[in-house]
Amino acid sequence: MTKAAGAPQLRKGVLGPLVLALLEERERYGLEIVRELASRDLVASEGTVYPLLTRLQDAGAVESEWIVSERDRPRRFYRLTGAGRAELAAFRTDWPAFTRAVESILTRGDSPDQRREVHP
Amino acid sequence: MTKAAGAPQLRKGVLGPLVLALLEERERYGLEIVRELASRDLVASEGTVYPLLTRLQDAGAVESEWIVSERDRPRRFYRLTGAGRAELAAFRTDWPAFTRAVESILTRGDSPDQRREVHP
DNA sequence: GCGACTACTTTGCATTGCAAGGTAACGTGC
DNA sequence: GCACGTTACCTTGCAATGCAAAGTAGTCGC
Repeated sequence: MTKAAGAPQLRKGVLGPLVLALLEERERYGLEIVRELASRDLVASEGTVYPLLTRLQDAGAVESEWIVSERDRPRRFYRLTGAGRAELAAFRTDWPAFTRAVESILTRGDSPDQRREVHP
Repeated sequence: MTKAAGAPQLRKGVLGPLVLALLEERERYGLEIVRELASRDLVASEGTVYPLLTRLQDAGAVESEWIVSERDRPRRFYRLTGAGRAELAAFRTDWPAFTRAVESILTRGDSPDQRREVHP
């Protein structure tokens, strides 16, 4: 299956909420988020995620804190705020309607022998 | 927060393929495509679609032709090319993997207390 | 010290979506 | 004819997003 080059800019506008979803689980630092997304072919570089985190913080959706431990090197950890949770909830609400709308258009003149869907 | 009503910028990067899918069915003209997308809350204005059609044509995914009939006023109709079909096929291939990846992240710490079943 | 690795940051660019405004052709009513 | 509304197309200018690339530090192993 086509990898990174495969999905053009599908990602656009989705990354923000995805980062929020990752932070819902627990606090994370920048590179950790990059790796998490990259492992799912959803993002390519740090140049995307770090500015995004800054924007999310400016928007009040996340807050951050430098954490210096003795085991690891200093890292800036991001945590979801109440506003961030609300935004994530809104996205979870909108997402199904969006994919349904896309698929309603996508599966029209769809190839004849592509019917692999479940039928009772 | 700032992301107000409807689907924020989920649309980004998806509109191109959707237009191709609409043209797969039959030839269409600009405003017709705008209305088709708007009826599904997928786009707001002509300022999005007309430049997009121009880009698709420059990319060789569609071709266009002025059609002047006696019933209607002159319209520029767009038609899918071979390259456009290929691009659409690639999108149909990538789309499920994309939504799966998104949902794998979205449904993790998902609904923490979302009992659909009322218990006494 | 030197290199490799981690982690964060910044710059600059291309693409995308959109509102707003503009042009032109056609039909209806006066 | 002429004004007006409608349809259809096009263009300009801007903001947001994604990303490569390059830069800054701190840490570890040698």
